Amino acid sequence: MSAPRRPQQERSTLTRSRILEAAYATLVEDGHGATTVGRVQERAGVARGTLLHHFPTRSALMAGVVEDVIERRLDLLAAAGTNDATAGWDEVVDLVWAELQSPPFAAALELWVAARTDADLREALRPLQDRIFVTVHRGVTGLVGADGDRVPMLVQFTIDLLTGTHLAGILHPRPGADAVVEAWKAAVVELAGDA
Amino acid sequence: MSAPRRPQQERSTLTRSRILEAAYATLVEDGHGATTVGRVQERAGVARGTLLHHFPTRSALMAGVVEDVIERRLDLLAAAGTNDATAGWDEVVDLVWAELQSPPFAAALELWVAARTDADLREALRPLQDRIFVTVHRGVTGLVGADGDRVPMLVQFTIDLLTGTHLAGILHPRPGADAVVEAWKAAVVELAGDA
DNA sequence: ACCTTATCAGTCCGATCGGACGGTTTCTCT
DNA sequence: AGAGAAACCGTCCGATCGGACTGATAAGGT
Repeated sequence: MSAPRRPQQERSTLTRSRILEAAYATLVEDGHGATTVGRVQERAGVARGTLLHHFPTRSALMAGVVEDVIERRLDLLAAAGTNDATAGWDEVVDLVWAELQSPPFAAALELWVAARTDADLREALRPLQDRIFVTVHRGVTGLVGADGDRVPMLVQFTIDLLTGTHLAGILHPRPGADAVVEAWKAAVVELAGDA
Repeated sequence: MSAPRRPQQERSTLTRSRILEAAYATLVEDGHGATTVGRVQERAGVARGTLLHHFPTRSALMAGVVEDVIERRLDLLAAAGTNDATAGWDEVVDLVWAELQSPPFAAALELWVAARTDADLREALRPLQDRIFVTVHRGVTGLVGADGDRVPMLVQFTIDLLTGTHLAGILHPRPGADAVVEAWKAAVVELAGDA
């Protein structure tokens, strides 16, 4: 009785976010294939019709998750980029490497690979890909300071290389992964120095 | 009547390879989730019982595909490594880049990501991961010539970086991908030169 | 020539998938 | 206060999933 007043819209967005949270968690824990409507509905604690009301189809649900995951990744990067202290390449490498270990990236990878053979998902993912690409580049470039024409390419190198390193270590966490990261820190400084 | 004589074992292995071929093709075209027993059986042109006789369960089928895919990738690399001509880094980068564009890698990526949340698949993939890792390193290192202590790490850089670049271009073939590859050719020579 | 054994074939079953639908509650607007 | 819209709920359905099962056929050993 104290607070029965809940604006309709507020309840709606709350339910919606609970569904997205459940879908995101299922995606990270069980993968794309196991992220069924039934499991998400059960995990979110809502009725089947409720989920279907917010997301008429499974594709719509996945599209919603896509935006959610993108925002989680952007938040993560933005939070890490707040320390404006003139950071060097070491910190940049560590930052990118840390982001790759996070659950949001695991979710993004699931969606990424699934999108290769899923037209709907691919269409939902496409516009957001560019968005995160630009944001990451701007953030990272801002951290390292644009001292040279080669910086954008070096940033690209760093992102791509660490992504590949991470991917190779998904199955069993390769012990040599950290050594690669450390070696790259030295290499990128070397490349940046010869500008 | 001309050749009704077919040794039992020969027919068996032929049927088995047809099933694997169908499973592989489905994996590349439709992805891991859509690679169902029914579709593979249909595509291979065998009866349901036949497939189930060779592979008692879906996991067993996937495990078989894993070995098949690994062999395809190894064959591809071995075939490319036959030109013993002392190749430089340019050729190495081109070789790795080409292998990443091939269907077998697409299949491997599907299995890779799926294995993250599939214990059976992960178990089947683990021993073969080391095998392909060693083979690729040995082959690539042999091509470039072991002139320096840093070569193994540079090979690792090349593989990881190109893998990441390729992954980023899965959705829409990024136009900048080739530029990254070309820039890396120059960068890796620069790194190798300062040994 | 017989019998064992392995390959191939087709049907059936329980579970679960995505999605459709009608009914009920709760907010909002006039 | 009353009408209308929107959020929510639960049940049902056709399709399809992985897998079990029983026969039919043909090869290989004796």
